[in-house]
Amino acid sequence: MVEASPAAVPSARWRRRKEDRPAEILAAALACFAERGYAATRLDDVARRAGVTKGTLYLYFPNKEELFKAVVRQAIVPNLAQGEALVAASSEPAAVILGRLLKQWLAFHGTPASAIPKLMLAEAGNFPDLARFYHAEVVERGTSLLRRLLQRAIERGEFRAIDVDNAVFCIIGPVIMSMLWRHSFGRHDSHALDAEALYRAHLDLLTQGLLPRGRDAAKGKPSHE
Amino acid sequence: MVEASPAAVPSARWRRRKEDRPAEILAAALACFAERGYAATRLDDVARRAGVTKGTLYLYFPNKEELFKAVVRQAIVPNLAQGEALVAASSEPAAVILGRLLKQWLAFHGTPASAIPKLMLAEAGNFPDLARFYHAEVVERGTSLLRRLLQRAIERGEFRAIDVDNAVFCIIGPVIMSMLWRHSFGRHDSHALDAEALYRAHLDLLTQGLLPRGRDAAKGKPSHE
Amino acid sequence: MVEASPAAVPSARWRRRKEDRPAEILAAALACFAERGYAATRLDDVARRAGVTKGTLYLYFPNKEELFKAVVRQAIVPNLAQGEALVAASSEPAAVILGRLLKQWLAFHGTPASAIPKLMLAEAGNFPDLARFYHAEVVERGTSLLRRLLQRAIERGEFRAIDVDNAVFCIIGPVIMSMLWRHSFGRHDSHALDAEALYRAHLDLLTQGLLPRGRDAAKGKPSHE
Amino acid sequence: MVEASPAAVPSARWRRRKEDRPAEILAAALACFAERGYAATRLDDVARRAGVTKGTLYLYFPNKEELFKAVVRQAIVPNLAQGEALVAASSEPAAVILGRLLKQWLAFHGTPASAIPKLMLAEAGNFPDLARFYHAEVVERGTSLLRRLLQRAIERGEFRAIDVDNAVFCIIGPVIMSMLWRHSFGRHDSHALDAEALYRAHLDLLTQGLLPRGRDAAKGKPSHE
DNA sequence: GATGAATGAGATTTCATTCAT
DNA sequence: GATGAATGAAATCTCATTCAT
Repeated sequence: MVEASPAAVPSARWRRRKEDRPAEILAAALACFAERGYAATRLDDVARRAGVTKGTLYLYFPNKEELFKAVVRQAIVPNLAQGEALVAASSEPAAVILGRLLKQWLAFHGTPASAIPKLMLAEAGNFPDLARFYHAEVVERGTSLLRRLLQRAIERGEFRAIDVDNAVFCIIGPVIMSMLWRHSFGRHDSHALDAEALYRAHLDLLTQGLLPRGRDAAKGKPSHE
Repeated sequence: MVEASPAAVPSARWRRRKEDRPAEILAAALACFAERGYAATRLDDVARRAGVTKGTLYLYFPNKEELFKAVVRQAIVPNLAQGEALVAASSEPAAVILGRLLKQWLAFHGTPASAIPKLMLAEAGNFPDLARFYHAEVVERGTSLLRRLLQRAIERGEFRAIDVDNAVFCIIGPVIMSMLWRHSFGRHDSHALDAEALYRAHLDLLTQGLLPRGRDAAKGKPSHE
Repeated sequence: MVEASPAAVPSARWRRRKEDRPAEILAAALACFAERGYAATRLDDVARRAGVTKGTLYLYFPNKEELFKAVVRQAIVPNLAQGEALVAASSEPAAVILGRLLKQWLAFHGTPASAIPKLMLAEAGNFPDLARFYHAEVVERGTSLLRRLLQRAIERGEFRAIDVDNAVFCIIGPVIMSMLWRHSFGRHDSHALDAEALYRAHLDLLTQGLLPRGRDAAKGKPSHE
Repeated sequence: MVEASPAAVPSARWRRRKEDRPAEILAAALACFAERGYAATRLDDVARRAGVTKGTLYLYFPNKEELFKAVVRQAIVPNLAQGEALVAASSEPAAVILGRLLKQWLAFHGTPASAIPKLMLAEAGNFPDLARFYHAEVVERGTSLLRRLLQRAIERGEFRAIDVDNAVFCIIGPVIMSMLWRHSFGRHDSHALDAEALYRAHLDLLTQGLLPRGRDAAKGKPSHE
């Protein structure tokens, strides 16, 4: 961790640039919050992980609560746009688009930000305004994205007429669950979950489940991966 | 220092109820933990809610951690046996049994214990042994229950041959999610979720999704509720 | 703890007689205080050891402090009279009487009351009035007893003219020390001290040390055990 | 809540003195423990005496127990080396060396560390490992020092053949006692003890007591002080 | 900008004491 | 007389936050 070379050229890679600090702190904080939860992580831990001291945190964030909010906000912003673009742009069959969405979510799995859902579920009650923000910016955007997709598919006759509002949660449910799992039971022992296989099974069930009655699932089945 | 009232008030605070206390405390603790999470709930709050003082808690539980564990353990035990009995005893079509299971889960929704999943997900990392217990007694039992059901249905030709292990999570996913929702976003504003409608949509999708290829969903559809 | 035999004859040995209670409690308290010190012993422990409940203690002693004082007072009273009688009554040589006193102290060693010196030394500062009592009733009586013995022996020419006031502490010092040792280091491992051998060596040194100059120690040496 | 004084007071409370703090805290703690005993001293008192707040104590010591252990350890380390050097280096008569040792102990009397024996006796039972440490580093070193001295003197014919192991305690006994006295009865009223006179009387008795039979004490008497 | 010693409010935990039964 | 559940004050310990350097 400590660069001990005597005449070390402060290579650009190792020079601490102040413009990186906030991001480094946010990354460290996210990791800590993900591991222990909001209340149980100490700012000392965050600081140590970020390679700074506790006092430094206060140069960039006014207090622990705001740091937490910043962590949540910053971790989610970029990820939804992709999905929205996908749905808006593509003229492919809905089942294919669904498969692509699941692939995006699978990619999200490996990133640190995948801990955000767990954090939000745990802390929504303690941070109402953050919960409102998250609901508006993530939940609402994410679900409406799916609603649009389903609606369009029903209108086009690709999917049968189902309860769109609730079907959305049936689609998201297993996805969220696999993320939560990863950051809870999945950490211990070897209870790990094979998210890819899960998503494949999920898509398989959904594809046939959403199909118009009388049509065979095989027809509309996307040849994904 | 001493209350010198001549006609001694038969103060209600001195009611002795050793048998009821543990249950009262557990209920209060569950409510508090559900609201704020483990770390953020103060034992003062639990005590006040249980109608006792802080010291009394320590007559029944050695410390906060053990109180939390007791809350989790006690909230779980009874609920799984029902489902197991249902699957073991019934010779009805699997889709019908699935419907019954969802109804059981729906009933569980309204109980305070429905907060346990949220608590466990949030605290699994901080209480590894509790996580192991929960995984063995709840997760493993619950999933194997569903695995058995699916396996049997496949063998009987009621369901098509799917990836049983992962399908289980596709079935549970939306159920867990609705419970988590209830104790997070569902509390604020009017983001409440209609669990019954969600379960109906879920069953609808599943029923057709699991159906053997070529058969029409309408045939096997249970006329539940 | 509960006598469950249906037609049990409450044998006199097991019948709790209220007149024994205070003594039983004092014995239990002494044992506890000796083990852990005043502040660190819980009344719960005392009660358990006495075979009663905490509440019962308060029927006999108004509070912890008074219990402690009672323990000290009661443990002491009887033991000094013997020594005083010995010195007053005996016309034997002083060295012989000194030997007899040491034998008495040796006997005291095995009794629970031998813990009192440790307790008093540790708590004198916290219980000034108890310290005054102890000083008057034990220290003062004990030292004056020895002072009289030495004074008389000097007058009779048995001992040389020494600083009587301080010599008394030289005599008591090793005795006290052996008692303290027993209740501190002597408890652990096998650091135990052979008090009898110590007293023999002490008497040996004293006997010659106190002898008038020019006389040989062997002459006055008592043939004690 | 916030000190709004316009011209900021360079408040003295914010003096940073990392190097001095541990010693200051140890000194304060020793004084408190000496006065009230381990259990009865509150960390608040220690902090106030050290001129810091409670929290600061925890920057330097992990908890009360470790603070206590540090107090004991640090207070004794330096003092024994002197005595060992004295015995090892000097070729003077043993009686003279004994006199010098007593003088060293007399000097120790006035230091705060003279309270340590009382603390150890009182708390040996509650801190077994500390007791072991103290026994090894102080008691054992101290007694073996005296054993060596006596043994040598006997071999040289300066002292008669006595029970060395126990004689050591006869020498130490009054010394320890005077220290204990100082921190117990010696504090109250005017029960103070003149340690110097006590040590003189002790040396007087010992010198003659240890003398070979038949020799006159006057010959070997050191002309100390 | 960065540090880290120091603070102090607040949390958990203990236990002498009370009092209805 | 005896009990033991309950209390509540006080202790230990933690940690977000401050601020002189």
